[in-house]
Amino acid sequence: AELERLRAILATVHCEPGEVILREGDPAVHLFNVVSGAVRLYKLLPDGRRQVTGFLFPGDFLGLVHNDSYAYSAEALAPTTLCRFPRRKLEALLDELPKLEQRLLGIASHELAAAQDQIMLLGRKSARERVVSFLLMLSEAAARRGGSGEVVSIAMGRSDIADYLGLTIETVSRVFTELKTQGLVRLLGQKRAQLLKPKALREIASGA
Amino acid sequence: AELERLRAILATVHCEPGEVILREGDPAVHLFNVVSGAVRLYKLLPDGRRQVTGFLFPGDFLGLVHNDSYAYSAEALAPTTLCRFPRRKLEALLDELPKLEQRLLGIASHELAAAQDQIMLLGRKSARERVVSFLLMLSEAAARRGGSGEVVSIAMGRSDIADYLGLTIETVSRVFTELKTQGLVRLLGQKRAQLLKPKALREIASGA
DNA sequence: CGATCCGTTGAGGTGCGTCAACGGGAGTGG
DNA sequence: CCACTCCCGTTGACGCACCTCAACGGATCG
Repeated sequence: AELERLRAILATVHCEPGEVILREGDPAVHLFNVVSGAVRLYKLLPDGRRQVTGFLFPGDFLGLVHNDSYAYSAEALAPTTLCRFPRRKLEALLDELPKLEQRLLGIASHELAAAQDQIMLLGRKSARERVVSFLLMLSEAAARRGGSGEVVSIAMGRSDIADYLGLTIETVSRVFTELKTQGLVRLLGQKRAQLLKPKALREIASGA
Repeated sequence: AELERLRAILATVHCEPGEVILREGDPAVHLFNVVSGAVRLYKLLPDGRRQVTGFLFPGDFLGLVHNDSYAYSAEALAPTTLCRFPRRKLEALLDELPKLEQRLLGIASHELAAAQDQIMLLGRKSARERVVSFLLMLSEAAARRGGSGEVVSIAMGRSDIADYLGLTIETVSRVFTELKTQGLVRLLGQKRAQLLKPKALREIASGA
């Protein structure tokens, strides 16, 4: 029954790599759900410095908002399909479907926890710890979607990774080769990596 | 009516400076609301590195949680009074009081936006930009609570500021004196500062 | 097969961290 | 009220992790 109500107000949208889905500061008229593909979220400073605040994969939500305008921009990383909900209509449904609101609160709490982990990473971890944390994050995201998590596919380019981790592309690259040299990961082309010593990697990521 | 229901399940708690209110990883049995005083939230790495994830002031909420265990620790910065709600009882109320759930969702969205600003700050801003952003944040928090925001009271010590901004206490101190030298702020003892050129400060903070 | 883009590698610079000494404010006891 | 003490903050000298700038290499696509 609830799904019916939702289906009635959604539209399906396709985006090509690099296409802008929404822009920081724009009035928040839609919410989205990622069906397939991958998305990067980011904020910009006036001089062009960029901080990627997160990556989205199928099943993730996009557009939870506080002041009626988006807090970040979003672009497709790969060919991507999204479900789009008009925010006003969805909010109207919230009063009738309390389950839905509970789900949204759960999503928001989960994102908040992820944001706090990212704050810890950016504020206190070394470049090496950051990159390893990133690889493990990808691995967990892949495992949640059904893989073993041992081989991770890296959908984003080095500059997305760098802007996500608060580093430069050169530093990210150097850490990758360092991890390879030390036998901790194997690089399978530029877009995939195999995690060879998960336990050691988890220790590095957690700062031990 | 709603307030009555809430009052029925709350308890009032006092904390002295430095006292632990809740600990990261502990089962989340309570939610809190800050009545008076100030609180720091933080996470620790195994080797002791600390990241302060935020500061709370009267009116702020504490304990929104995702996995049944707290995502961060919280300590009183000053003598503090809190309202404490048992989480199970509060959740039971949620089904009956949808307004309350909407408020929680609003709070979570707001915190999420703040967390993303902090991510931008930690990932891409210089030490100077971070400290100025911090002073403006305090100024806005003070203005929201009724002051002009020109003179800000700095309730926390240098090490809290450093761990919040991803810096060391020495760097924080150096930036303070640099801002003083440049006539941008006046330091009124160690716990208060006057913002002399708000417009210039806002430009610095935003990275222009 | 060529062009272009992205990633890698190298050399050198710098912003912030580290380590150490100093100073000053707040509380305490005389 | 003063002197002592302790703690926190400040200042200085130096080092290092990461950034910057530059050249190179390799993948992808037409």
